[in-house]
Amino acid sequence: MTQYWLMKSEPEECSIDDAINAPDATVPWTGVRNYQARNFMRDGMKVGDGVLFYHSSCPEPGIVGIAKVASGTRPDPTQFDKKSPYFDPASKREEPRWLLLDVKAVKKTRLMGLPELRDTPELADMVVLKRGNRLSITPVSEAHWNFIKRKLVGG
DNA sequence: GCCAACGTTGGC
DNA sequence: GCCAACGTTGGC
Repeated sequence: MTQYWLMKSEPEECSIDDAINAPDATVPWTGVRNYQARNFMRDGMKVGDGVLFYHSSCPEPGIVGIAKVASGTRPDPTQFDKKSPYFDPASKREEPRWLLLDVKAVKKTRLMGLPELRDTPELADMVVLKRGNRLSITPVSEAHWNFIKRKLVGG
């Protein structure tokens, strides 16, 4: 069964344009350092699942594109890279703590910004809009997915 | 730069 | 297992 997700990315690190312009429009989703988000990748996300590509920590946070899950999980190499901001000295190669998967950008859309999301009654209970939410990966209901996709790409 | 909210760590 | 201290996220 296809499921749907919202994935936050800081555009300074990997924007929707970066993803679109990558080979095969596919990028490895590095840097997840939260167990709940990791577990979504490991246990919930399947190849072909729909992804809302979200820009965070930037002047105009919001949904900026449609993407999809393009691989299963594998160890995130940045956890072993001492020069990476994502280096985790506690993670062992024989027992990697952090995983990533590939995300393929399908379409860059207009910005559906956070204020617009908050102003849309149909989206009021989206996980990402919940007060205090900091998860970088959140599940999206099929109804929310369909609503947003219709708004952003029509049909 | 501020700060609310939340996760993680570590002493006990 | 509790919980205070600390660190991080992320919008503003």
